[in-house]
Amino acid sequence: MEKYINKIQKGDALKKLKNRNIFPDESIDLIITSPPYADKRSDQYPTKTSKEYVHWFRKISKQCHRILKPKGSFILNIKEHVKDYQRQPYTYNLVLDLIRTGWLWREEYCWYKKTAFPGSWPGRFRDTWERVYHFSKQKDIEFFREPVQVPIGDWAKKRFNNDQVSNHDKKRHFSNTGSGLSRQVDNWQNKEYVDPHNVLELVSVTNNTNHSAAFPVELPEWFIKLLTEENDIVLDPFMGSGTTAIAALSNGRKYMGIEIESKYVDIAEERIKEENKKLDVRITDR
Amino acid sequence: MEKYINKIQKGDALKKLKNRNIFPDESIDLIITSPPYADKRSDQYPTKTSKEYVHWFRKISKQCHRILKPKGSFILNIKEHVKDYQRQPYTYNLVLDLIRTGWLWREEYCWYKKTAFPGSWPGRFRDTWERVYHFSKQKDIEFFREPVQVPIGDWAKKRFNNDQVSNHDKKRHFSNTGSGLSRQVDNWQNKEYVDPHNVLELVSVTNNTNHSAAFPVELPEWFIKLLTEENDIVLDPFMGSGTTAIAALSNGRKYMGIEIESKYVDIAEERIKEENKKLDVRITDR
DNA sequence: GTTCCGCATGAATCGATAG
DNA sequence: ACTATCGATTCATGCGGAA
Repeated sequence: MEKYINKIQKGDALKKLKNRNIFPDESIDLIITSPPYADKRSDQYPTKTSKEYVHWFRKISKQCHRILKPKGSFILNIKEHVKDYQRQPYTYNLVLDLIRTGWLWREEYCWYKKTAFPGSWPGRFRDTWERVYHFSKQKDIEFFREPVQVPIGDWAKKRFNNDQVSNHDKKRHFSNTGSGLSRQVDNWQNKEYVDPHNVLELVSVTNNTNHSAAFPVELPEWFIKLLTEENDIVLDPFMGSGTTAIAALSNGRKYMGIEIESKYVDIAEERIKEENKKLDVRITDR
Repeated sequence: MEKYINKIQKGDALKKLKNRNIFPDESIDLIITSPPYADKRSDQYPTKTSKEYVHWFRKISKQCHRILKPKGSFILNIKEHVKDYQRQPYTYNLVLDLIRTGWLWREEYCWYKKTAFPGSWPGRFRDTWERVYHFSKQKDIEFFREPVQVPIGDWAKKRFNNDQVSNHDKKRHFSNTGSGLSRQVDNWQNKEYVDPHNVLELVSVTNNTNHSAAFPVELPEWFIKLLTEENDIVLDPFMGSGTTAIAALSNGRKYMGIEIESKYVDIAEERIKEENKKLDVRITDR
């Protein structure tokens, strides 16, 4: 395995994933990928039709399950397209199939793509969000909330000005919905950072990678920080232009990648070279 | 039918929906509802388990299909819960079943609820979005984009951090997509209003409805503006505290509603009375 | 008016313990 | 082994009265 770390395998994802020399059982900490969508971009990528999609992906996901560490996570970014006025429900079938084959469906994040521009379609508006699924093999997983925490809102400074907390806020208050949920506001008086939530608004920088399905580096970065530690191994079986690798490297993680199109392998390796240069500079500076 | 318009039927949703005196075929312009979620609020509502849910709802949705006008729409707000670390996929089964029984799945809006109740759970963050599905009977539907359009200024401010992204970058972004949108950039700068997108950020939180699951009036309002004209009939078969009725009335539409709990019927009728008072005042003022 | 400040409120889950 | 109950966890927003 060692000699495949921090390298891109050029070839078919399923074939490579099945190779136990490259990917031994329970060897990967995090798998994060945005697979080629069904019926989309067939000019640039070998894709499957909606019907074939679930069946094809099951084989991929079974290998992912095999090579993932017990406490590891599988992050899947996907969005179904609209055809003939209808959303194609293969993403739903896909998720149900993943559950059926043993994955735990932990969460569906909404990736809110704020930089998407308006457009006009009959009977529908611009699609500005994508699904990012979080699956795992077992209940107990690696999960590090601190690195993804965000500054507490401005409301807190007003409310806790001069360290004065009203008596009201010191009391425990219960919701009247009968849920039992309660809150005690002074609990988070001295907090600077708080947990995020499951709608991801990333300040997306335009990617000039020429890869049509590239997500911004902030997306894999967020999950890498949340779900791995330094030197952990992050795999993207549909590497494309290498965004996942960039995110892993710049955060001190190792990457493994598979990509079938030479064009994208070349782009990815160029980007990785650039990233390593930057990292070298940073190390030399210290 | 006439005598049931602008009234709430107290009783079981399915029984009332089956009544052809109340609901003749193809008589409703828009159905918008948030049914009781599975396994939730069982102290306040008779609920279904995840397993029963799809089967139970199919009967409801078949009647909805019968009574909806051909160009009408069906808006469904729902979100599955998490149990034992796993999202319960009954919502997915529900959507697939609706498709199987003849509905066209047109869109899934993301309702981004910034004021969701706080909490901390192992391996997950707080859930701040819900699904809002748009179904229809046929491809050609009533769809009025103008009433929900937003000022371009707001849009640009919201979607872009103008300090960080130059006009040049915006244009480059368009060119990269290769979708022919770049020509329209300059047009947008001059246009006053643009289409919204499929992530709904609503401002209001307040609802003194004493209903544990009320959505803000802005939610039904948005879809009523988008999918109906004045004097059209809007139905909510799970009316709760009457938010859909308020939204219909204040926009010059008619409502029909069903609610099984007397407690909520009373609250809804009180709110509707208040709303009608307000509307009277407004008419007198003219 | 306008700003400021207090405060209500919103579809939750999990582990532990008890029955 | 199964179910029921209980305690613990924690933000952000708009409204309305006060200054």
